[in-house]
Amino acid sequence: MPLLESRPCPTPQEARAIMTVRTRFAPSPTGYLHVGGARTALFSYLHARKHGGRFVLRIEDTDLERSSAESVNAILEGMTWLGLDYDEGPFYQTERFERYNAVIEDLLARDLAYRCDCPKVRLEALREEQMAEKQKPRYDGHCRDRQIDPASPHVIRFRNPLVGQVVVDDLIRGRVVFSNTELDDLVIRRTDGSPTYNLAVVVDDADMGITQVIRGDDHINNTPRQINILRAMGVEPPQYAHVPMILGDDGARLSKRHGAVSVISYRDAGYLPEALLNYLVRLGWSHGDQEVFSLDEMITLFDIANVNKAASSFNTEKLDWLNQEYLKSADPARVANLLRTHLGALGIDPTEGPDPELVVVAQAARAKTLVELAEISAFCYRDFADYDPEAAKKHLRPVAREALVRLRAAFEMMALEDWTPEPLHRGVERVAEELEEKLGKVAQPLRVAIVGRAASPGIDVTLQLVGKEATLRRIDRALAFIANREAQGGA
RNA sequence: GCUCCCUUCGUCUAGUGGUCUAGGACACCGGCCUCUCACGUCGGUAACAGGGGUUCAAAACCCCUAGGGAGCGCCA
Repeated sequence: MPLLESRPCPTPQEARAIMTVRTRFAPSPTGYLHVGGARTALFSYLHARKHGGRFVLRIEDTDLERSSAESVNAILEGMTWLGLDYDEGPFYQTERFERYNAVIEDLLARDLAYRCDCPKVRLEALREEQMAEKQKPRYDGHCRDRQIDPASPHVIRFRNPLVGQVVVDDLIRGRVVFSNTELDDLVIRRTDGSPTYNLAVVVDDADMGITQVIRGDDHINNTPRQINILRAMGVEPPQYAHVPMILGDDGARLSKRHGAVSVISYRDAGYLPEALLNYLVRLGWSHGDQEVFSLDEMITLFDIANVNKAASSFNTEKLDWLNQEYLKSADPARVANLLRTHLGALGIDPTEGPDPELVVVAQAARAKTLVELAEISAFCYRDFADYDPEAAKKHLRPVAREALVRLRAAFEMMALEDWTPEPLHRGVERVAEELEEKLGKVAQPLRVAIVGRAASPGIDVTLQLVGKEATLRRIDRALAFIANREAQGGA
């Protein structure tokens, strides 16, 4: 494909295609999709969706050493889980080497690039020398006018302009100006013939008609180089938006030691994708005082120009809060399905107890994650191992015996079809009245007896979830515990 | 070292020269609700990095300082 071919005027259809917004997410498959990348992807996605444009996924795998198929899968899995569906791709750069080489050859033919065979030692010495003189290390253009035998090993460097400046009107940062004297002649093709990142990105962004390049701000310093290459290719540069990075809770760069960084680890930890998305969109962006956004709201309200310039710290507490909000408001049937998986992870068979949907309705407001939801709901499906020591000490005392005995008798007489909150509540209430005690004096020992802890949903719902059989069994166990304690001389 | 960038409560943020004795959210603390724990609800603590300008007026504009970050690869 020739680069500078004069074309006839675009048809209306083509013109529309040119005008339409096209964004991309271009991860390199050298690891998992982490939250920083996910947010960048989200911003790109939102920008495209908001403008009725197209969202392209491109895999930047030119580094054959570090790229892996597992990473590609992990990234795709993360994207799918978050629901960030792309319209085109994934495109793989390794499949486009021919195209990159065509561009490089063209640049070479027009003397906008040149061969360089500077040995590593020379480059290293140069670098040291420049550092010693307190200068920015950069290539000195030694091979600019040398004629290097194409047959001998060499790299190809881009002939960067020596004068002038490059102006980037960044959608987020505003105008940033770079002087060409700060830039050097970067390598665009390695000795092994493979193209480097800066070349591949530029060719792809141009070929794929990307209109807004939304990426991490660690790329801002690459932008002037890329614009220069684009201009050499005769292509009008796209708009750029450099989003700030995400830091860990402690303000340091996000890394493994901060715990979960991969998107998938959040899924496994029991977060809902919409909660993570909502959390991420509010990191560096806001719309007045609004905290909760549905995906549709994000699409209509998001504006890349409103993204903050400063880096922000990831705060798990706030994510937890949002996740709980979504756990409470999501369709219980859907949450129940997810809960089944997490119960399974605890070795629990969800069919051996109440319908998980009932559990979700009863417990959602008590859990921050699905993992926590499963943990605090395990008592519905299997007998707990031990009583919480504090709870047992406080509530499973001889004074509670009479209440438990009466409750047991009342429950035993109840028909299975009456084992629902209303009758159960009346039953507990009646025992309290008989003993002339407050409800708490009766409900708390009962709760500890059947849950093992002093915290659970309302006692009636708790009884319903535990079921008649297990309730009677656990009351017996509590009575035995009390008797044993008494025998030991405990009060 | 050089280049570029950033700086409002602990954290995420609102704020686009007067409506700011700086608003919201998370977290934290306290009250209420209540059979427990949550939820909910009401209230509270808490910030314009520092210094100079510009202006009648500055969190907002300019400069300097400090602190922080990114980049400076035949990595992306």
